Amino acid sequence: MNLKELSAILGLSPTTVSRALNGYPEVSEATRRRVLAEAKRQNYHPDTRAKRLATGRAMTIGHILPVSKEHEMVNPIFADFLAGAGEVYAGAGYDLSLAVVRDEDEAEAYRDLARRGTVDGVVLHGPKLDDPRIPLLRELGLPFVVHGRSTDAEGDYNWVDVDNRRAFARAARHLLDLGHRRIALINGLADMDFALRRLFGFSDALAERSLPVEDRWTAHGEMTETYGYETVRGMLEAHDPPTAFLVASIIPALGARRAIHDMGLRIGDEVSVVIHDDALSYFRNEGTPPVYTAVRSSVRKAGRLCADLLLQSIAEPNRAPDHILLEAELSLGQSSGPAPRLFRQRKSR
Amino acid sequence: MNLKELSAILGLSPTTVSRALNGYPEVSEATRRRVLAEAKRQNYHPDTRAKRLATGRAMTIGHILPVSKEHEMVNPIFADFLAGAGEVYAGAGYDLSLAVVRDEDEAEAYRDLARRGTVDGVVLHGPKLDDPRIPLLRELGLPFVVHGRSTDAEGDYNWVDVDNRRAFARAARHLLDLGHRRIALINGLADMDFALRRLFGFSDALAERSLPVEDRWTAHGEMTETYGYETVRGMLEAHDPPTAFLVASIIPALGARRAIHDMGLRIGDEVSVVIHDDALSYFRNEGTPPVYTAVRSSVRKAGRLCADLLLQSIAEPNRAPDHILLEAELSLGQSSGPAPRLFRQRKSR
DNA sequence: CACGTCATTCAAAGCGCTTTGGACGCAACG
DNA sequence: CGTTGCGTCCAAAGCGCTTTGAATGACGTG
Repeated sequence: MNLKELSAILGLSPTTVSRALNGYPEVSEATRRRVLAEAKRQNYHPDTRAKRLATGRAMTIGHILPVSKEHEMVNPIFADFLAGAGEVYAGAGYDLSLAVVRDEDEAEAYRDLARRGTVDGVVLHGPKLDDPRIPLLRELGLPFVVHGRSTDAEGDYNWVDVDNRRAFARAARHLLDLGHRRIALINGLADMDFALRRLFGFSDALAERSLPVEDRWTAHGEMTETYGYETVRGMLEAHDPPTAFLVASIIPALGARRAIHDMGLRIGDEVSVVIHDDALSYFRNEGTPPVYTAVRSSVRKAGRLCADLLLQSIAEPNRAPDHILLEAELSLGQSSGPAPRLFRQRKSR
Repeated sequence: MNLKELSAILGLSPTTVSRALNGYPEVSEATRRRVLAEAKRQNYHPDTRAKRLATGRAMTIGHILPVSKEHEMVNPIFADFLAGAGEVYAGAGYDLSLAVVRDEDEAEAYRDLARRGTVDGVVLHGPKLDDPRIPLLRELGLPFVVHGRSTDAEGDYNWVDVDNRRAFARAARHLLDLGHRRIALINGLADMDFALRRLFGFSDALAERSLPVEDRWTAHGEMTETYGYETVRGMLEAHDPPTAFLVASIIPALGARRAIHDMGLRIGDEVSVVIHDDALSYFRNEGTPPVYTAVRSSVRKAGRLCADLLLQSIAEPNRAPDHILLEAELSLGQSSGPAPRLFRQRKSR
């Protein structure tokens, strides 16, 4: 059943039927109703391919899932982000096209998307400092919104980001208020923009109390469970271990927990942990109080907001870039407590 | 730059240029070379939309990401699976279209995909017992491959699955060999096909030693960290706790670990844990020996195989359905050890 | 009553590609 | 020398939709 057949049945021209279905005003209400009724009866659904060619719009948003070369690592927050964005796309009649690409081929992948006209816009994930993808997308003329921001990237662009600096300052202050003075930051990869902002926030809070940021207590790495385990374990085994850890995601925090237990220490008592919680659906930080003290911001919500913003800027191409800055709230959980009174002694393995 | 312009530049008809570019034989080698060279020089790339309309093929594979209603839960293995499948699609010139859909709308989503012609085939995720989506897809005439299998679903269909029954029997035997007699199964949702097979495998191994499957030691649920924590904690608090846990995924196993520690018990010593490991990229079960004793099977590899199989069956529509059964290997880790000699006493909270 | 206006409808021309059904020239063949 | 066959190439007809420009008729107006 295609448009031609349907209009033949109705005794109307394809023009009128098309307009009736797409809500154009130059068709009488009576005819519109008749058309809609018949379309439903015939179970007519316009062919997407033809529609796309005729309108020149792909009605599709592109997401590029970069896979890091060394570890074949997939960003664990990706699925939840997509779940949020996907909801919005579905509601607006858009499809979501996902391209899995090796890190180093990412620029070419964007070029390809723009050229082939398969997408009307893209979401840029995991921005780095001065990210080259931003000028690239601008040059390609492809509407985009960045999940995160890119320090030093010139020019304005759409973004949705958490106030990471403020969140981490808040988290660090919480630990400082509890009396901790030896605080470690278990951060993400150093070239990620969010990691820098988190470091700044951490450092802001320490500076307020005139404390220095110690290199040995600042780790950067891909946020896996193993990374959390190894760095925390390493720090705890040193002769002057931290009493608190600020961990950039719940996943390395799980490794941190394992390390702390393996060292025979108790979380929230002998060692405090505060995390950034992306509210991943399979890692709800639940309980009363929640398992982890956390600065929380739902990545799924960020997905929804990114999608909204992108669809808007596709609808109005000349709109000025917009920004959404999300606040992360601190919620107290079981994993943080007062700094131990006595300077904790090193325990053996 | 489109085909018409390109052929004008070359002084050839669009027909010939199209054939030259698509490798048809009825064009001389000299012309083909000339066309290819000019296409590259002009940076010509055919418009995907037009190509799709003209060929009637979408050159796209659909994946439906169902979001469970109650917990807004996204399957954590999804991202890694897509990373594997996506690699294959990219290599074959296919796009990947992802639809985020509420559980209850899934059937309609498949209908929609088939009707609108946006995809050439789909991958079916998370099959349940006698899954209605299988006859539906068959009726829609949409090529598909199932990641997993569906017990009782009539008729043959493409699938890629792990031998869950064998894997769980093997895992349970390992625990039995270590002397455990009180073994709990922390399984996935009861209506998932894989969960049933795992239960069968578990039960096979117990039956070999004439042990019954105890209901109180068999849990079914959505595989979150919290689920692992709560069920394991509940079982450990009972008056006759299990000495070993067989956990269906690394994620509830993290909760299990937390519960065991909260009870003041040591993993691999006082309590053994064996997991099914999907080899998620952000949860590498690493170390020497690895953290968890596990039956392992890479979900990413499954993604690649599903994609391969699907592309094959799209290429040859009349091919008989094919099946790939993956073996999960047991790898010994730190989390399992001999059953405690003395019947362990209950410890207080 | 002639005319402009408006609402409603339609024919036809795209969108950029593929593919069918020749056309043309040349070599080989009887 | 006419025919056949082959290698190359092309014109034109789609694919199923949207959209431009025009036609038609009804209506109100001077």
